[in-house]
Amino acid sequence: MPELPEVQTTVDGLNKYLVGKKITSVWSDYNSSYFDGKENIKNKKYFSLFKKTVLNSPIKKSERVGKNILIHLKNGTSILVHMKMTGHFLYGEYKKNNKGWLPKESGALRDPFNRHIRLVLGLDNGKSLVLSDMRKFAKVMFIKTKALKDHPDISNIAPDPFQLSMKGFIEKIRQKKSGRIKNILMDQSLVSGIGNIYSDEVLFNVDLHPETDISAINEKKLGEIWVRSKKILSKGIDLGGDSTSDYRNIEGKRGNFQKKHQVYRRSGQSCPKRGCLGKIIRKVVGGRSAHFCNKHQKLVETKIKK
DNA sequence: ACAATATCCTGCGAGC
DNA sequence: TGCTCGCAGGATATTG
Repeated sequence: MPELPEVQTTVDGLNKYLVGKKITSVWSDYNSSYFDGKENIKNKKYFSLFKKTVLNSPIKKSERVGKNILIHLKNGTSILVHMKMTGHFLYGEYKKNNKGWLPKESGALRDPFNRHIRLVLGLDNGKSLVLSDMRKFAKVMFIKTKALKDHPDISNIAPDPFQLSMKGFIEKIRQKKSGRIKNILMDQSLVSGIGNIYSDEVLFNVDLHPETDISAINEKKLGEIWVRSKKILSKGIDLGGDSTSDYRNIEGKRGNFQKKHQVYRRSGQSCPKRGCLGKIIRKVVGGRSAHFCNKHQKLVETKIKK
C-alpha cells in the first residue's frame, strides 16, 4: 500500500512527466454521500470548484509530505492527494468509451489494478494523468499553496525519518509515554511515511515484538530503529516501491520491494534471520495485521504481573 | 491517554 | 461451478 517509498516513487514519476504540462480537462466519477460537506472531490459541489480552480493551469512540480502528494500549479494552487490504500496515479494516453477509460497503448497500463479510473486530468499534450483507486478511499482536494503549511492535512504530518536526525527521531517517539511500538511507528503525527508493511520489516530488523511498550525501549534501540527505518525505506525507494497488492508506478508497472520481505505476509514460514530457528507468525495489533518472528522478536513485559 | 472497533469500498481467494 | 465470507490496510471518529 502506498507508504513513503510508494508515494516517493509516484512523486518522482510526476516530476519526470508532468512539469510544464497544462491541465485542460477534468473528469471524475467519484461519488459518495459520505463525503458531503468535506474537502474532497467526492463532494459534488466541491468538485465543481476543484474543476474551476485547476483548469488551464500548468503544473509546476510535485512534492511528497509524509504519504501525501502535492502537485503545485503555476496559478498558486496545489492539488493535495492522499492515495490511502488503493490509489495510484498513471500517465498515458486515455480514451473514454462506454465501458469507461482505457489506455490507448497495450501493456502495463492495462493491468487489472490500473483499471479503476476515478479521476482524469487531461493535459495539453494529449495525454492524461489518471487516478486509479479500486476502493475509492483516496482523498483529492485543492488548496492555496501558501495556505498549505497551516492546513491540518499537512501541519499534522510529522517529518519522515530522512528529515529527522537521530536525536530528533528519538525526541518525537519519546513524546509517547506508553503505547505499542508498531502503532507509534505508524502514527503520522510522530514520524511520517511508515505504514503496515515497512513497520513490520523495521521491527523484524531491530528484534522487537510489535506490541513492545515504548517505555520498555531504551535510547540505543530507538536509534537503531531510526537507522533501520531509513535503510529499509531507502531500499523500498530503490526497488520502486512495494507491489504486494495493487500499487503500481506512474507507468503502470510494479515495484519490487515485495520480493525482499522478511516477514510481511510470510506467516508460517521459517524466520530468515541468520541462526534463528523461529517461525513467522501473524497477529492483529491495533486493528492491523503484524507479522513477526516468534523467537527473536519476543515481547518484553513492562507491566508487573499479579 | 491509550485501546478497541467501526467506517469508507471493492476484489480476491479460501472453503463449502 | 458458484456462492458467502473474511481479509486487505490508510486515516479518522466514536466509544470504552
